[in-house]
This record gives sequence, structure tokens and C-alpha cells, in this order.
Amino acid sequence: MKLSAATKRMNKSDLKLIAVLERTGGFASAQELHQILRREGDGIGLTTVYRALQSLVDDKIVDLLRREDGEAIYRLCGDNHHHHLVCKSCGDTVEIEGGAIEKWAKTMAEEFGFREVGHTAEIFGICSKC
Amino acid sequence: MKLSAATKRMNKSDLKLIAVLERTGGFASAQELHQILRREGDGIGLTTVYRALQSLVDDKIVDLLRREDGEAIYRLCGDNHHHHLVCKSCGDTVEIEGGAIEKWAKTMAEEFGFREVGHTAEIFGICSKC
DNA sequence: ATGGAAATGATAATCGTTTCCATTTTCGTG
DNA sequence: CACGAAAATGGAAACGATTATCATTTCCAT
Ligand SMILES: [Mn+2]
Ligand SMILES: [Mn+2]
Ligand SMILES: [Zn+2]
Ligand SMILES: [Zn+2]
Repeated sequence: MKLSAATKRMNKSDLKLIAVLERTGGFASAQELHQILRREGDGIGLTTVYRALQSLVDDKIVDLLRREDGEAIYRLCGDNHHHHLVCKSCGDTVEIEGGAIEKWAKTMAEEFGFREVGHTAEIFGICSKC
Repeated sequence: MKLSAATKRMNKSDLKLIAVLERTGGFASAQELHQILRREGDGIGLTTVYRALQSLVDDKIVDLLRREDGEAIYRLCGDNHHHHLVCKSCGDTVEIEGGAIEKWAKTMAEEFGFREVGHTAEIFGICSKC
């Protein structure tokens, strides 16, 4: 891969954040990531967490999305792009494929001449258990 | 149409906000809408603007989405269900069909036994003008 | 007119995020 | 190893959007 290029400007904090994001897997806010690190005994400051995440986003190593309330959430952007099916009642989440969405987003964007296109797509409902 | 049902719980402030949103056309933040009203001599309070917008969103009369920085922006929504293609740079928005999405959401939800299903899907990029 | 409910808006409180700034770490060079 | 510059760090204050409070005003049905 081409991590080498990015690795150049990687500092200790960046690596810590990548590690946590790998471990947790899904989305997490800056504050949540900070708490996790703190809980594990790392004295990293909230400011540094924000800085590291910002730099990782700039280097396109991390994806930045928004929760419904506008809070920023981050995830490692890897080859495993996927979407979510979330239960409104119990919060359970299923990761699902979005092949149809990818095609749709690309098609629509092309049709209207948009570049550097991204998308969000989530499905929510009540799961079978609830 | 069935505005009658919604009209019941419409108060003076709701109507003011609808009027402004009609006039301005596109998306605007609560603060921007407040400023516009103030500039026009209306002494409406910021709190009331937020309240009215929230109630309009609840009644599905107004669409709520987020700018890149997480700030909430509002817009009158047309009569049919649709999605958005938003320019990250200038904020221009195109309403688009989501037929593929509707099918995808329904299929996925069925597959995992979810009920009362809804979904969100937005595409964002840089428009041809920017 | 009158009493209660709904609406209003100024102010304070929240909360995520950014800015400041003083201190500490890192690192190349002599 | 010693030294100084540059990068990194983190606590505290500043910020900006949004929400919660609460006293006051406007509506309305009786
Ligand atoms: Mn996707
Ligand atoms: Mn749709
Ligand atoms: Zn559930
Ligand atoms: Zn644009």
C-alpha cells in the first residue's frame, strides 16, 4: 500500500488514534476516542486527539461523517466501505452492503457534473427482537 | 394536499419561517433565517426561530440537513420524497430521485427482519460551477 | 371580562470544537 | 553529551450553534 507516504508525517498521537480506531472498528466521536484512550491509562489531551484526527482526515486515512445531531464521527477509511441498518429502539446495528448506493451516487453525481463525490446512506427501523 | 392536518398546529412563527424559506428558496441556517427576519423589521427571537423550525421539521414540512461543519440548514421540502446532491463548496443543492435507494432500503430491511423502516441518503461533492 | 393554555423572547446554560500559549519532546549538529 | 530550533502537547479560555429556563405576553373558549 502507500501508507509510506502518509507515514512520513505520522506522529505518536496519530498512531495512537489509528490504533484505537482499528480496535473499535466502527464510528466514534473525538470525545469518545479520547475517553477510551484515557480509560486505558493514556494521558493524551483532548486537543491532541482533535489535532490528530484532523490530520488523519486531511491525509485521507480517516473518514469524517456527522451524526444526526451534527457531532463529528470518525472511522478508518479502508476497503471496507459499508452502510448501516440501525434499530431505532435498541440501537443494534447491522453492517450492510451498499452496492446499489455506490452506483446510484456515482450516476447522479455524473449526471449533474459533480466531482469529488461522497455519500451517506443509513437505514433505520425496528429490529425483529424489538 | 394534506396541509390541513399540519396547518392545525401552525402558529404565527411557523408561518413566518415558511414565508422566509419560500422567499429565499434554498437552504439556510436558523441564524441566517433569524437575521433575515430581523433585517425586515420583525423582532422575532432566535429561540422562536429554532422552535418553529424544529416543529416544521417534525411535521415534515421542512427538510433538515447539515453543512460540512455540522451546522443545521433548513429548506422547504417539496411534496414528494427525494434526496439531495449538495455542493460542499457553494452549498448549491439539487433534488434527486432515489428509486434505487428506496428499493435497496426495503430489500435490506426485509432481509434482516426490520419493520417501520426509514432511511437517509445524501450525496455531496463539488459542483461544476466550483 | 376572565382564567388557563400556548407562545414568546431574553438570558443563561450546554456542548462540541477551536484557539492560545506556556511547557515539554524530539532531533540534527557540533 | 550538549545545545538550540522546530514540532508536539495539553490545559485553559474562547467560540459558536443549539437548548433549557423562566418570567411575561398573547390567545381563546367559556
Ligand atoms: Mn456507500
Ligand atoms: Mn428516499
Ligand atoms: Zn432493536
Ligand atoms: Zn458549488
